[in-house]
Amino acid sequence: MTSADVIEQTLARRGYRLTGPRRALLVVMGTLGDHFAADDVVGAAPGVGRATVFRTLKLLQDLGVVCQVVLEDGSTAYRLAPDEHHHHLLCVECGEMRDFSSDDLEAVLAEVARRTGYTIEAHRFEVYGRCAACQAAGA
Amino acid sequence: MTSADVIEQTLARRGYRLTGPRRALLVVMGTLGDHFAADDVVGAAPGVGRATVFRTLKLLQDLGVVCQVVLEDGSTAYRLAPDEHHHHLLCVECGEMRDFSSDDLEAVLAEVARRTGYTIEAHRFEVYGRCAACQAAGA
DNA sequence: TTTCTTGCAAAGGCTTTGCACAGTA
DNA sequence: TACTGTGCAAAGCCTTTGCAAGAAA
Repeated sequence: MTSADVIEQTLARRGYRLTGPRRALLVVMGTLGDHFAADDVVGAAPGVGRATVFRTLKLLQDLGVVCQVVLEDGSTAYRLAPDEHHHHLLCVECGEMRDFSSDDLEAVLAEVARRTGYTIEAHRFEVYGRCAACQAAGA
Repeated sequence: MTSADVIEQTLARRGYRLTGPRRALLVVMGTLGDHFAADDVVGAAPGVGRATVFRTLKLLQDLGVVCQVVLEDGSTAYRLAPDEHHHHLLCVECGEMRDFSSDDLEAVLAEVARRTGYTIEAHRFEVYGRCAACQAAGA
């Protein structure tokens, strides 16, 4: 079962309809690499309207199957989300993106909550660097 | 000496001119609370052109006296930056923003670097929650 | 005087909305 | 059939750019 299939089930379970454009976008997103801009999706799905792409991205975000990534320059990209909570590590040279999760980070959040009296509801953590391959190539 | 004075010295030291609009914007930013949108600055500085506000914000960002904050809805705000490296904790209810820094977070980054082989160059960490006062008010 | 800045207005990029038609359940 | 979803085009929002005039050093 492909990731697109899983997502279609999620849509159905939540009462959303399985339409042609939605299926097409799911397939396209699977081919676009680890992260993509809204416009990449528009370009890769010629039969689907721009508005539908944005509406679908938003819907998938709400469903948690797509996550938003803020790039180093502040622009927005999207990514098919793994199930677990995670963060993004992005190579500023080649653009590779990988996920990571960190128990230590959870500890940081707990500590922040303790010190400030806040209840933490959400956070955003993006890390930018240079991957091993790019370091080797650049050296 | 006010914070605006300090910033003016920074500008001068770096070879930037101390102009009327820049002084005006510095004063205005000091009155806008802990964070503000570009448009808030435009509105609060009637004599200064929109373009100048954006140019000045960018300049101040490059100088490190203003930092950019990504709000929970993805929009951008600005904030007068303290000297040290820090992160933002934002109350989603009343909008209060406070800074925090964390040695533990540095440890998290080091661990990520070790596990992935990346050299970390930058990161973005924003935390959203509910402050103690809003919890009390809501309960 | 020379060079950096500014304001205005217009262009730009990206995202959302309105509306009539089409497709799903 | 009833209602959700779609495409198209236009509007919106925020930010940047071009350029001639103005101010700082």
